[in-house]
Amino acid sequence: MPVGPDSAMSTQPRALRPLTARFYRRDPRNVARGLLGRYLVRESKGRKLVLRIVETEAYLGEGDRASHAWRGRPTRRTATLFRAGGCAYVYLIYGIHHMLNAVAGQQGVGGAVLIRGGEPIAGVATMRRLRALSASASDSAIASGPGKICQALAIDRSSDGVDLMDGPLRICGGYPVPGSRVWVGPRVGVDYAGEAAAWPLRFAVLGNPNVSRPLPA
DNA sequence: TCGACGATCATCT
DNA sequence: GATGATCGTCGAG
Repeated sequence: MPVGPDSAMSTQPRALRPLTARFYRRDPRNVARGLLGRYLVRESKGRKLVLRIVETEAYLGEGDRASHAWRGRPTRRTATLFRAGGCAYVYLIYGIHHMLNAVAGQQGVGGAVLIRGGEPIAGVATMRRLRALSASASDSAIASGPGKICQALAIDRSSDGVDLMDGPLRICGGYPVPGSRVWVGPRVGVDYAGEAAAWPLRFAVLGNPNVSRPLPA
């Protein structure tokens, strides 16, 4: 078994190589910013589906009222959120939609990044079918929202806690987005969160049609 | 054990 | 712009 720089993994193109623990175990703000342009890869039933991440939100953990971890202690639902960065945190909202997060930061912190928007790269026909889209719907309707992403990639709570660095659901290098193309502003749907609602923790690729909601001026 | 509510979306008007 | 769908989770009692 080869090790080091010549290992089998490194023979893949960088864009298709999974991001490593070093990437995830940083401040969730840096992880959220750094995930833009990366490839979210889903392998299921022999299908390979790929989305390019174009919108994210950071959730900081304890003290961030919008975070499921704001109280600082894990519950049955949020246990995976307190693990070390690099695994998926998936939960159900409104009884209907699943949300996909990448756990970020060190173990016990409760940091995470919500994946909010994706640009279809591969497996488009399968994703359209999973989304039950009509033929007239544009490709930007496939994954322009966190609930849509999970539907398009067949992600549910059974993916909660899975390793994003190795396995059928992973995030790969892709092509990072330069700072001049990144929009930063307040998060969506967290008006209840007090002062945290205004924190600039939403990141998006400027001008990309796969963003979940228009970017405020 | 109960009640309130939500990191959304599609479908109306 | 407004509304209904739909249910797991969590804190209060």
